[in-house]
Amino acid sequence: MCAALTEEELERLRVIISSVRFGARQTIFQEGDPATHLFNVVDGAVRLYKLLADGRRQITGFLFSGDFLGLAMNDSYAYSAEAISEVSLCRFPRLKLEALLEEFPKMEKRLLGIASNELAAAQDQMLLLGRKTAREKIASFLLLLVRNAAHRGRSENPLAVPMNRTDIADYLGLTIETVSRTLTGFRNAGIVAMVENGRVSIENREELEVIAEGG
Amino acid sequence: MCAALTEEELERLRVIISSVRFGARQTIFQEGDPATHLFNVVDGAVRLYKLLADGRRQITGFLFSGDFLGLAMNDSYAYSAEAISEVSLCRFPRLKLEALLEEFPKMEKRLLGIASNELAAAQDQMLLLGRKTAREKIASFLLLLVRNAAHRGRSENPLAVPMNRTDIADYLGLTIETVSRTLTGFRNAGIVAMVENGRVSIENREELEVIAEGG
DNA sequence: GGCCGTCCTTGATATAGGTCAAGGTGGATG
DNA sequence: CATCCACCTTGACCTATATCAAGGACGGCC
Repeated sequence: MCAALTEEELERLRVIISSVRFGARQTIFQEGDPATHLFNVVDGAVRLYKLLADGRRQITGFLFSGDFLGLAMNDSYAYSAEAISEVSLCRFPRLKLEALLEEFPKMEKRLLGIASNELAAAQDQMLLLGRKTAREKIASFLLLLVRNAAHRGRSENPLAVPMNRTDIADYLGLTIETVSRTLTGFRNAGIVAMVENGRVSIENREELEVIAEGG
Repeated sequence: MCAALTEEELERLRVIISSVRFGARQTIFQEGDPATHLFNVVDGAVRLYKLLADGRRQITGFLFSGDFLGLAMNDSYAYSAEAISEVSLCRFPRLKLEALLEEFPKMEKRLLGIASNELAAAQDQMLLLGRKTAREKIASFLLLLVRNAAHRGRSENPLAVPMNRTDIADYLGLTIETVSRTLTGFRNAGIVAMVENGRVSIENREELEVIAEGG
């Protein structure tokens, strides 16, 4: 039920956990809201994003089952979170969790490890956003999804791509037209094939790796 | 001596701390090196960066006195760290620190807070890199330095800008020419004035704030 | 089964910012 | 005090990607 937790953790946390669901496009929380809860994604996909005043959007990450949500907070959330598909989450009140952590240091170590991983991922993404070309960005993105699928034991090929072009564009700092053209380019070069609705077949992973690193 | 630590923390850590210095341009550690130490910046400025195979560089952050260095690690560092100016650091062996944390949970909470702040900063930077124009990036950068200076009680105006144009460009995902032209634009508009070698006078902070948010 | 709305693709054109090139500036050094 | 070097500025031009525009594909719904 609460994907990323061990039995022992579940045991301790059960008293404060509740389970919540959101339909596609529903907001889980918004940037600036008081940070009352932490979440763990049980099923579905979530996008995290920040907005500029005129509506420009940067997606800072996608979350899937097992991922943690709500670490980058002080008193208020640093970004907004929205369900991409139907999502179920388990939810811990932040204050109660903090109280539990007092007597349960293992969990704290765990959170620190998660934060450390997220920080490393954020730095990769900065490199991508600041210095990679559109081709390199798209190749890197596909490989990220592949590694993610492998990591959580889902099919790597064909690969599930649950987000739409607008989401991909806003994640990579591109426009939907550039995403579309670049994918068409990869298709024409035999690097990927569009299977159907949200599924991509990786035809030449080595080439993708080369492109992603600036080859 | 070890800037960001409380008396109590110092007390506990003293046994494992050592003090190290690096001259300008010296490498503190490189991406991929085994992550043996954590650091705390005592004095000077540090740049963190990642490289692509062909030499393109993304600076992921600048550190000043009081800042922590080495959180985004698993077994190896996720980025390289280099001294900008002469730098002194205090250094903890990672394994020994982890052992101490077992019996010193307050410190762990502290690290989690730091990681959480860094994560929030990383997300701001992603928004900047992915969606802001050159003008917005430079304005945001200057304001970041101003807030930083205020936070650590240094002069906000004139503002110290210890990094060169290449560093600024690689931090903002621009070229040095664009950085230079944009600053010239701000100078001509009376928004900033160049005082001298690494010092900028902020003449119109409100305007900078407007530009930074897309005005 | 036809209509509608959402999402995606493709083409033509525009432009922000990159690239290439040529000085300028100022502090360090012999 | 002249030279040098690292760093910065400015100009001319170029290009990757954005923008604007027009359809196409596909699933949901009546």
